Amino acid sequence: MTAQPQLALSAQLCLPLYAAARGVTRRYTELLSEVGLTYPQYVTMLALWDADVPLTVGEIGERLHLDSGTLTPVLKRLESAGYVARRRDTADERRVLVEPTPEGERLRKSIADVPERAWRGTGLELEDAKELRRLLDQLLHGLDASAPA
Amino acid sequence: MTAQPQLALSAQLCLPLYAAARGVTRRYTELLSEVGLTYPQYVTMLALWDADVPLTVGEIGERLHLDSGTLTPVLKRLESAGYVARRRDTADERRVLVEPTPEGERLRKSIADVPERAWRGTGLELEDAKELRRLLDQLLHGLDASAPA
DNA sequence: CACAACTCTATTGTGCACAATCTATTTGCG
DNA sequence: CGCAAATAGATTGTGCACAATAGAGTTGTG
Repeated sequence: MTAQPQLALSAQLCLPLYAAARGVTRRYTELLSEVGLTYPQYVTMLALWDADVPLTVGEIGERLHLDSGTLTPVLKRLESAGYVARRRDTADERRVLVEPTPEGERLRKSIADVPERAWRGTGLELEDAKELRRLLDQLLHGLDASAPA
Repeated sequence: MTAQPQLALSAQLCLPLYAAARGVTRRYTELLSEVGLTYPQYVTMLALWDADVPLTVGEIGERLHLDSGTLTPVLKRLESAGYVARRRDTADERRVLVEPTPEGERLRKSIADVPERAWRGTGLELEDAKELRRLLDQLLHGLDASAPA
């Protein structure tokens, strides 16, 4: 379109990314509604399940790229639902340690098939998924590296 | 991890997609704050600028994959800011036609460099951007095709 | 030990997303 | 024509995202 072809394409990359992320989130949300979880609540549980040790709010935020303003209410709802336990770190009272409850561990098994069900029918082959993941990781790395913070 | 390698990978594709979309949105938002626009307001303007004719709320929603519950308040804020005009379609009073005002057209030129500035520094080369766009379009198509609606 | 700077989480306020519902309007069909 | 079904948009309610700020707690330095 101009002497800078990257401009036109980049202008149109943000929209598919935005729409695809919401589309995938919507699909997960539908499946997760069976157990009363929202998508952000689900990915928070994923972070805790993966860790196998209690995480601070900040550590969860690093893994999900979310800040405390988002996580605090999410964690409170997960606590009300009985899926996580929160307690102040006695070694540093500024920190709050979060871990799954036994009920949270049971939840893990009961919704283990959600990812497979969510991606089924999207027509995304394994090789394409790998390539997509590679490009997204590269983009995330680039965003972090050039972030003002 | 199991006999179904796609499961493990798919489980980990939703998170980079989710984080990358928010990261890109955040970067656009920083640049757009100079003119007082949010990212959803910006993509709504993009849809109207691209169309060159008045669009109904539903037509904007098709292009952005957003519904009226999201678009109505966005359009009202854009109207308050003086960037778009809304009017009922006299041929079908159920419909609302939306188009940029002259000030909205001036805005187009004043923020034309935002996409280039947003993507600068992400380290995403043109070929990777093209491939990413192809995969996202494929995913979006797959999501639409297998959606319950 | 005092205390300023720093760190971590929580709170507040604005603006999306989206499901569910409502209202006004239009369109079919008998 | 008469009216049920369909359609378009707006409204309502819940739950994120995130910037800005607050406030409790910790640490480094003299």
